Amino acid sequence: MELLEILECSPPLAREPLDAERAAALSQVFKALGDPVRLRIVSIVASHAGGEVCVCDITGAFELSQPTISHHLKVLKEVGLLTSERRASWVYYRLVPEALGELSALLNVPATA
Amino acid sequence: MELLEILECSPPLAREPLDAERAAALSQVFKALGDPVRLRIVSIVASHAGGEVCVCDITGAFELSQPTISHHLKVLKEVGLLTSERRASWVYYRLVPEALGELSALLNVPATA
DNA sequence: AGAATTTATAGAGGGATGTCAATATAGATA
DNA sequence: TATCTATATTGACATCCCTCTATAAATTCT
Repeated sequence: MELLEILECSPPLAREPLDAERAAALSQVFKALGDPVRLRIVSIVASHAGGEVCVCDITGAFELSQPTISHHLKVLKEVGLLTSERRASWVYYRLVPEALGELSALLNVPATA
Repeated sequence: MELLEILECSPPLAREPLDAERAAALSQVFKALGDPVRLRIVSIVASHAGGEVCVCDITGAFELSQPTISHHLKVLKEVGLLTSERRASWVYYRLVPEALGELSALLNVPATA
């Protein structure tokens, strides 16, 4: 089952206790965001005008080796936060806005009236 | 600086690229949520009527040793997602709703018009 | 085809992390 | 004070993870 599907059918954390199965799946997404480099990559991609960013631009934003960035991109792609597309020599990464949106909804806490 | 303060003064990920300093701080919170047991603990506490949960109730929800649960509670407390209060023999944990709320806001993506 | 460029994969090393058993601490009760 | 219960801390161990170098794969350009 795709992680995005699990996200879509998971009530907010504050609604009812998360079952073990969903927790196992959802924690993977948070774990992916639980690294400073990956969090910045997501932010770079998410905030970029046009919606897509070339790997070379991402690599240039860090003082890390190219394979390390490639590894982080793979992790983010595997949990469904990013997608990639190759065009000519370059690979472009895009945010999956629904994934981030569903995560946001998952964390949403009803206003303390 | 408290993590909650950093959360409060961080624009959404999709607004502008997150700087390295904030990313380092914020990734800690996501890392804390990046474990299935901790995610369930947060959900248990967040969804519990009355807003607080005794450690004994949390321990009873898992087939893990008491020290392991204690360790996870400590992690969640250190990143500012939970607080605790001792009353008599028992320790009660509460959600810090602002923390979860700010996290939710951080991930919020403007609707793709 | 050969060379150069861009990105991904493989493998290794060192540090972080989840778990447990054992023990300590705090509070209640006898 | 002694003892019992609830929770936290310590220390150990196995596993996971971030990073690197080396190399492969895909694409473009001579």
